[in-house]
Amino acid sequence: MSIATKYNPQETESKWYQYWLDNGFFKAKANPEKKPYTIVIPPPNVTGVLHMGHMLNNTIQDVLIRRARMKGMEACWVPGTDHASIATEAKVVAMLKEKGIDKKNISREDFLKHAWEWKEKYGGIILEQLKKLGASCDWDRTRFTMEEDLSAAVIDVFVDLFNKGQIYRGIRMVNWDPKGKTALSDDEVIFKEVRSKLYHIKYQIEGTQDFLTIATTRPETIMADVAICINPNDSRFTHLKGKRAIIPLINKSIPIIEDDYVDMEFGTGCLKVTPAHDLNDYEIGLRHKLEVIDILNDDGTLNEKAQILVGEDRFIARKKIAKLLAEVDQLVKEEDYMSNVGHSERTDAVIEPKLSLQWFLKMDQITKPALENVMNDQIQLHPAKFKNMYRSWMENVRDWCISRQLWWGHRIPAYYLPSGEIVVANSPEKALAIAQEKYDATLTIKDLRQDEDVLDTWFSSWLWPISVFDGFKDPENEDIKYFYPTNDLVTAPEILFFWVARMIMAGYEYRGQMPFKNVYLTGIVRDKQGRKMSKSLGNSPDPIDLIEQYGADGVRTGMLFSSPAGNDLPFDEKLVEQGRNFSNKIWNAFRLVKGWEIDPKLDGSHNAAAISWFENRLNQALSEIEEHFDKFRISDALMTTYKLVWDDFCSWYLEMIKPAYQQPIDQQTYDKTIEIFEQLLKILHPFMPFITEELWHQIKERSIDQSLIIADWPSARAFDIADIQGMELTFEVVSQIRNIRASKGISPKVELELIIKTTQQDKYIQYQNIITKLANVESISFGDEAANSLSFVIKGDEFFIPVAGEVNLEEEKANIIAELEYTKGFLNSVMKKLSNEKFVSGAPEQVVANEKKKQADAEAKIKALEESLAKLK
RNA sequence: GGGAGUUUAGCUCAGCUGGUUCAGAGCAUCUGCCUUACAAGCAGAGGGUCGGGGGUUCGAAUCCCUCAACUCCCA
Repeated sequence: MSIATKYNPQETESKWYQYWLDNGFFKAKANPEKKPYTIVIPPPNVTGVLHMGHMLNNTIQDVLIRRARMKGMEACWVPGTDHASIATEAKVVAMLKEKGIDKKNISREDFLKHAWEWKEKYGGIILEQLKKLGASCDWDRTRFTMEEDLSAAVIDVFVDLFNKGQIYRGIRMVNWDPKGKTALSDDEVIFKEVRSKLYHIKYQIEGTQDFLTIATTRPETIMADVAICINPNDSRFTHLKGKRAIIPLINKSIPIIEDDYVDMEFGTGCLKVTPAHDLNDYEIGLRHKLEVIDILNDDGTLNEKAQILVGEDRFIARKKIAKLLAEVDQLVKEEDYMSNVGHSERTDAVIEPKLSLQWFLKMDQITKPALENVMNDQIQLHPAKFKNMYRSWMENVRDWCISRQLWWGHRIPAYYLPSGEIVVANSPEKALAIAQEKYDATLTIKDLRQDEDVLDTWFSSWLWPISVFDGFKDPENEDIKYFYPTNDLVTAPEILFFWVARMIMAGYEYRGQMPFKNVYLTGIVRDKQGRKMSKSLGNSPDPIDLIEQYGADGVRTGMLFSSPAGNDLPFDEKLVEQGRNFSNKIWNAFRLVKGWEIDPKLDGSHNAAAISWFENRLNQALSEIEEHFDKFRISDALMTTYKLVWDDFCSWYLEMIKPAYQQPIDQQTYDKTIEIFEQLLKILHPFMPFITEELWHQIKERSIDQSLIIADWPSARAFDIADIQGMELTFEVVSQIRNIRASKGISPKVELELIIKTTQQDKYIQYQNIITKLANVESISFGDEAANSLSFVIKGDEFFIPVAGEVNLEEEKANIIAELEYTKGFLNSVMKKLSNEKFVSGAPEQVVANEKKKQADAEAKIKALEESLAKLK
């Protein structure tokens, strides 16, 4: 035989991927004859390389899309990438720095030139890597969020929402990254436990020689204080009410106010209020109409409003202030303190709460259909437990800060006039026209100054399901009408709000329709210690190495083995090893079948029971698989397939029909087996596309349009449950005999004799070929007993195996007695229920009937066991 | 501080509206096998008082209360 004993994935994978590409099997086009099935990829960052999260996510998408394709739908999986403002800008800045170029010293245009070069060079890496995984995306449709058409869509949407009054400019407290000099969204801030100090500082009470003491972690901001706040219920401080305090060092008088925000337990009970530098203080400031004094520059240094230490960095200033306070005897003490401090995800700088002028999108209206249609299951989240989280976020959402102080991204189409007026339009020319008409006819294009900021990356990716089909450029085009709304979205729960919810908003706002029907939320791939896999931790295997080592099919199945929707996947290389082993198992099953010689003269009727059983079993499994897929239980669908192939097909079916060594097989059984194999390859294909396509073509030569990737998905037919149960009884007999061999040390090569005592001989006669073959039994006969034999009982039937040597009577007796005791105990518990009046009258009929059946079975078994025991005496 | 979720064999998870053989699967473990498809394998076995406590019920892993641990979201 020429087929290798071990499956070698490398050889076949590139071959079949190229074949699929060459023949255009991944391509989709609007086809009214077929139902569309669409997935848009969650566009990976151009900065990234493939990581385990992508592997999981895209494997699931590919499984879904391949199955849909086989089901005869027009399967369209749109790939693409995301420009990722912050991450990419950080990469480009770092790259320039290495070349000795400082971003500050080059123009916006030059910077963007570098950024585009960088994107062209690295931006497509992930998509190329996905091909190794077998991803069947329609590559001709690859989009990028900053390409011309998609950018135009972003700008048009901004202009539209501005004109609708949904976008405004306002002062807000934002997360400011003084190192990156940009505002960050909340999700870009990482909180870390940091050891800091709580400084207790004395403020003189105006007009007295008394002092009050406040506790703060940020003494460098005292110059921005505008009030001291106490809790109105705090009896310790009633004497302070209505008085004023004096800020140390700068001797400024500020009011003492009351607000029950102040926690009486924390610190000293007196709170310094610094609206410009703390979110809670800002809100107190709003309530009490306090002034806002911002003493920090964008880079985190103190400005002239601080009056002292101007130009010093905030952290140096902190130490210096403490020293100055100590010198004037107004520093009471320094206390060690653990606090949760926000850090920039990208630059790791400590986040500065900062008031700044930003662009916002109002959330009160646009969220309404997005919330409603998830709550009423028009759009379904899988698993549904995420609905709660989704709702609480949507009900408490704040206006969306959409401006970012960066260059890489979609520049905000707002233009400032010398007079300070703002005009929003999708081009400078249009802006000028509006400005001339509205404000001053003499304005020229040079008088317009475009906003320096770009839009939040999510402000482009929220349009993704529409813009990839050019739904903004040409809202009535064939593709958008056919492929939208898309079917399934596969993504991580982390971005349920930032991305998924916003796509839903955009979907209803711009198409009046949901963007997708189902959202499948995957878990996070973690390492064995439960840590998220990340490049910086170095705890992630390289996916491409894994594919080379275990094969793409092995990796795909490995990823899916333990990843129920919404659950994190604790990754273990054992999983992909299991996947590889599965590939190998399939490969070897094929080697067996392909190696058989066929003798047309042979009669195959003895295999009829095996074939009919497997066909029933296959349809039973298939209906379970369909159900799992319908409920998005992908790993259960895989596990059912796995057991069908490995246990039922390889371990049972093939062993049943396998001819003796070097003996030929009959035509009929061979043909049926090939047919079954083909069915199995179809079911396996979405999970393991490469090996299945390979074997599909090894079974026989096939034309391009007979390829497995586009073969018909088998439909589950009705199955005969009695046939399946009959075979299960047979398996039980076989297992019992094997068990006896194992426990008595009888070699599988020794042929045994089997005597069955039963009132229903048919149950065994129809399967006797199978029993003799699988348990290596020489003959089966029916009778009452056999001398010097080992025995076992199934239901009420007794089985005897005569043995050559002396049977250890005591041991046999002990075994039977143990089983007898156990069964009696069981019967007892059943009888307890049945003799309970309330149970018999209260429980449903079927439940009672079941208990009665249990009783009958147990009684039959006890009887049989007692008889066996009697014979041993 | 507020809210949500999780807690079932060594590990990862099933177990729908309480009741089909005293709780299932995969992996791992143990025992015996290199039996010509496969040692990346075959055959067999062991392993859980369903987080603790209380309650409702004829009956609870499944419903209620309470406590504990872990995770996540929001502040």
